[in-house]
Amino acid sequence: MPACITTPIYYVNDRPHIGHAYTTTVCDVWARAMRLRGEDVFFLTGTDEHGVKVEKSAAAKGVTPQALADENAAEFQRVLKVFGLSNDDFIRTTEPRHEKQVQAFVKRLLESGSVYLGTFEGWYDEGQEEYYTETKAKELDYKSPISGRPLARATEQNYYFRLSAFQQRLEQFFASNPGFVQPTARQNEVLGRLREGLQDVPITRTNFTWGIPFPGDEKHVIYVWIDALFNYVTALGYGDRDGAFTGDLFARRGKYWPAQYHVIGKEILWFHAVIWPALLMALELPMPRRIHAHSFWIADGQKMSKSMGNFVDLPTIEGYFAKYGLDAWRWYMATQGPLQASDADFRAQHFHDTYTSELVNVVGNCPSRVTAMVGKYFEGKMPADAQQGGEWPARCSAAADAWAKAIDELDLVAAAQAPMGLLREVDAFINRTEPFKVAKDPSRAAELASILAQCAETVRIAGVMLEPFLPAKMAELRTALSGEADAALPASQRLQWGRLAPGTPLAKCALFPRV
RNA sequence: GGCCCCGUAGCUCAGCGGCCUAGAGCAGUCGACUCAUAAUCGAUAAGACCUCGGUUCGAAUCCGAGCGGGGCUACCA
Repeated sequence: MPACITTPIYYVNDRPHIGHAYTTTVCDVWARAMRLRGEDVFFLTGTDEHGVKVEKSAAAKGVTPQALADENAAEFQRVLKVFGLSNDDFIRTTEPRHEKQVQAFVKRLLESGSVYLGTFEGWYDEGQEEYYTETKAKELDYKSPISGRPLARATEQNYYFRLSAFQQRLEQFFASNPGFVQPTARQNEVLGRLREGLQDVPITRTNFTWGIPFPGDEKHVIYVWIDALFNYVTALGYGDRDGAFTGDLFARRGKYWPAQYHVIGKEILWFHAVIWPALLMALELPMPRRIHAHSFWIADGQKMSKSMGNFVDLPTIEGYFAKYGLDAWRWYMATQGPLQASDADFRAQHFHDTYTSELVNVVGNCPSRVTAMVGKYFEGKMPADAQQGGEWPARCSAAADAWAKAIDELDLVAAAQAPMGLLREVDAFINRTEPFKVAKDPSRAAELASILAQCAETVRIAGVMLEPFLPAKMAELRTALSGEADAALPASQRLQWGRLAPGTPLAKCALFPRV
């Protein structure tokens, strides 16, 4: 079955930082694992480019909003390349393909009665051209925080999405799809808020122009969040269906919806878990399968903030690349990150300890000692195993099952654990069977061959499972094991016992240098 | 104000439809070994399971209150 995974689209008013890197890396590991399994995967990311903030930043810089968006979108795309991320498309909300489809969706919502023209009333800051909520206005003592002038009571005509009409259907949907929102703590938040009742939400703005024009009433632009959410289906051509467009994109990509996973940060949960499903219901499109809302990285025990100076920004990240390598960064993101309900602490010492104890001492050292012995005792050629693997084929197959199951659940920690466990078992096996002693007794040559063949084959299989996490380093390992051609084969074949034929050249390798 | 989550070894966390004489990884200590990137393997030490009270034959696990941390959301117009 075709599978689709998405990151949120990143707001171009921001600079790439650890948050973007994390979400995208999580998706990348999953996408690579699924492709390795031979699944037909579509991995989508992109940029969110409209809205008043972009308009203002552009004005401040004296450029057009489009020019600013172009510049920053290019930066995000550059960063994806630097990170070696394997997304299949990069959608920008200012692209015609997106804008046209969003208009088609909104038109359909209007025609079906899910969108109506209503009046919005609130406290308006004329200098800032912004509305404040009642609470916020009161906090500000009804004065502009910038100019100090009193806020005005203003009204505005806006188009509203009839979110309140979907209360029951959403409740039913959540009831019949337990686990739709993950982790559970996040789902509870959504359910709690849902219980309080839903109000209709304005989906257009008239106080600025940098957005997609509302079809048929062009002094309104579509609110940036509504615009942005639709990227998940416009990238697949779903708006084409309304007839005015060619269905070419849809013909190629329509199969990828519904998305298996929308991976997001917890701050944008409400839009994804409630508003987005309601929009899809209104349009009679299928629901995504799962929303996974991860938590945040903090740094050295503190919330990251620019003023604290503990923000893990791009230059900081690139410093880690330089010192430990890209794969080590991916490993830390994927295995130590805040994928579940609690925040994760980013600490240089912890990064270093993880690198050493897991990558250097296990993933690097285990293949190193195995290939070294094959080099020393068998002239670098895979020995023949008269025992057909002994207990190892069963162990490997159990690990492969655990790995696949973990990938299905987006449990990256468990998915990494499976091959790591195998390597640790190989280490223990070597200490127990002492091939380096067996090698001293010529009459035990067959035994030695079996031990090392079993180790080498297990290392190869563990390496396959580690590829989604450590693509570059595992490619190195593959090369050392003369398995370059394997890269194209699906995991079902590559995880089978016995692909390393006797006589295959195995080169000594040292994958992760001690730092 | 309402709702929700968390508080377990030095660190990060698992266990939480009661029996745990409380576990894992990392860090520590001791030992083994030498094929390997001073790596690996084994053993070992370490905890009022936040506090108090309750239920129970029995509670880290259930209930109540409190303290501490976090989240969502509202409001005293």
